Amino acid sequence: MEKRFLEHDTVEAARKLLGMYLCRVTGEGLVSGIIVETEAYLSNNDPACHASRGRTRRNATMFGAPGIAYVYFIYGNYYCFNVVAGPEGKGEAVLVRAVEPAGGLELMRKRRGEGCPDKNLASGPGKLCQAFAIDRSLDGHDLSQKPLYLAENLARPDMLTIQSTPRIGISSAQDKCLRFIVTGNKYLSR
DNA sequence: GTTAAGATCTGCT
DNA sequence: GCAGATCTTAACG
Repeated sequence: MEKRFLEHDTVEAARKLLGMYLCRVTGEGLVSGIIVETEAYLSNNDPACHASRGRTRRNATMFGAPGIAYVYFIYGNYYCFNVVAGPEGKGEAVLVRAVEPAGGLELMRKRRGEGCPDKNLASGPGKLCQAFAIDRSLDGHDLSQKPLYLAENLARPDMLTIQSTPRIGISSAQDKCLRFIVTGNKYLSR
């Protein structure tokens, strides 16, 4: 993966991540999906961002190099997966909220529960991490390498229609349109 | 040491 | 459509 596009600007990174492949390799096999929903979290004037009140133990990873993973635990049950972006040391990241399942569907169903409809396999931050077996052992991992990596996708022109909306699940800064989605895709979280 | 709140999901009404 | 589960993190004493 060419990751220079990540360090220039976090909002631009959030838009460009749409349509890319996210791939995960474990002993059980390979799963992959196409990113269809992201949110940008900025350091300047963005109270919803974990890094807005300075560097802490939890968010230290956000201040690392662009292109690594920031994984954290929320609500006692679920993980959220972010891609660190912006200049190193600034504390910005892109939350990946949903992917369109592409490969390893059976393995995803096994992790999410038998009988889980395809559109619910990874349509939300917590579900995505379950389907991809992402946990805090991957916090700080370089996303250009196995066992978790991003890859270009040049074959999906329908992924180019991008829409921005207010972010979801936060209680502050709801006026900012920093959520980016592939318009009309069936696998969005909502 | 204690406490309140959170970038969510599932199940039940 | 809405409330509950569940525990880590960070702020405060």
